[in-house]
Amino acid sequence: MSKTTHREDHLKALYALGHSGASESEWVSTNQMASHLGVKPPSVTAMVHVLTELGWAEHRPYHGARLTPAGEKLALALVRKHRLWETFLVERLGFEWDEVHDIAEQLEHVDSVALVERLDRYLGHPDVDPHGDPIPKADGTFRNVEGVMPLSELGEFECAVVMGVKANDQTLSAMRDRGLGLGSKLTKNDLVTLPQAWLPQLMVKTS
Amino acid sequence: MSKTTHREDHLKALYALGHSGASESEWVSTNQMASHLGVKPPSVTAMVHVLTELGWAEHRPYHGARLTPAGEKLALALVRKHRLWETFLVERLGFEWDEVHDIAEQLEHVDSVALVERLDRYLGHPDVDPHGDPIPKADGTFRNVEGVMPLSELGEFECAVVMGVKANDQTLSAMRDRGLGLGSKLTKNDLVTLPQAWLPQLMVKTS
DNA sequence: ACTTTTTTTTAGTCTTGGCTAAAGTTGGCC
DNA sequence: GGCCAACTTTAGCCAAGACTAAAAAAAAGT
Repeated sequence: MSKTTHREDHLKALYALGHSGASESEWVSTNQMASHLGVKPPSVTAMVHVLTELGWAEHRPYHGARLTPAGEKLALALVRKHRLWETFLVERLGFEWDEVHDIAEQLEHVDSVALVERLDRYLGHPDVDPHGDPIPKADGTFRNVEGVMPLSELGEFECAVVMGVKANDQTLSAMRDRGLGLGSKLTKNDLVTLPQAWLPQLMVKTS
Repeated sequence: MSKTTHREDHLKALYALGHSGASESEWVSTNQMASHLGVKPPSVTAMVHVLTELGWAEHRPYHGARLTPAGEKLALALVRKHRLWETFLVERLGFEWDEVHDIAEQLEHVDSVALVERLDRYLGHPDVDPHGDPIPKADGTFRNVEGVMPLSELGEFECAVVMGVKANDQTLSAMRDRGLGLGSKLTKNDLVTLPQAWLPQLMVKTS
């Protein structure tokens, strides 16, 4: 991996872990980063120092790290590239949605603004990727996606449609084996028949 | 760049320089490699040793290096990826043919057999890229492209069509400014009006 | 044939990012 | 309040690939 790619991976981890629950960028611990990236904690500490030097992150020793506004902007650009490529792979090349993560992981590090913008246009400026996650616009803002929430928080409902899934490739694959995919319709009955662990992962919208 | 990317770049250089004139893989000097890759000679020597260890190249000290059959196979896979991506960038994303080299250079290092094969199918199994260079098939063979030769070797002719161009991005850009592109029609008159340096670079076919 | 020039290789250093082991902080528990 | 456990950082080392400077081999000139 290039110097740039390493930095980008750490930025993305900081973004992903810092936005899991809340809206604001939260402090992320060294251990979290390390296990997310598959490296040992000292390596993370070193890279966080580099990101701090570059003005992309701030670091409170023994407490954690978080993105600066500049770092967040870069992270959003990476998320944008990743999700656009995933969309391309599924919609145009016919991949299944559980096959594309690793490939998009590589494609997102290709450095060309023109490429991203042309790809976005080619795909018709999509708002969400094949997992239902929103695709940031070029300026880093998201288009609002109304009324989508985890199945586990839905409460009473008659019929819901799967808008997206927050799960790893293995789980995605298992879901597909059960006939579950983007656009699948669910009823109250599924709340008991589906694996309970999936309920918070399925992003749905009542219909 | 990753370890793999570095190795691939040297493989490609060995392929490109070793096949410039003749059919067989020729010995390539350390200096040639170094200037082609934008690196100093000692770095090339070191990498050639690595490629030799891997069984992808052979090295005669103070004489040069060349690909083994195994190395040639890998190099052809890279050429295939590069030219398929160039085709995608021009035909689908609407890039000009002189803008795509650097981007394809990055895309070609993405590692996924499935991706290449799906891209090939998506593009309709093209035989040549936007520069007119043949695209190797998955097994490393080329589809024959009949009757294409440099304009400088054409001799007597009435009308010729540009099938491809062997030039750097700057020259490609200059050609485009003169209205010259893939499919352009040429007459005897162009032999004197065009820059003489371009004649061996324009691959044409009489029509 | 011998010397000089060019090319190539070897030797040794730097940078980047990984690792392990040890030292330092923080925070919880008695 | 003090101690122990968990987490984080520092210190020191390794690998890969780049570089410069110096040595060795090949090529060229006289």
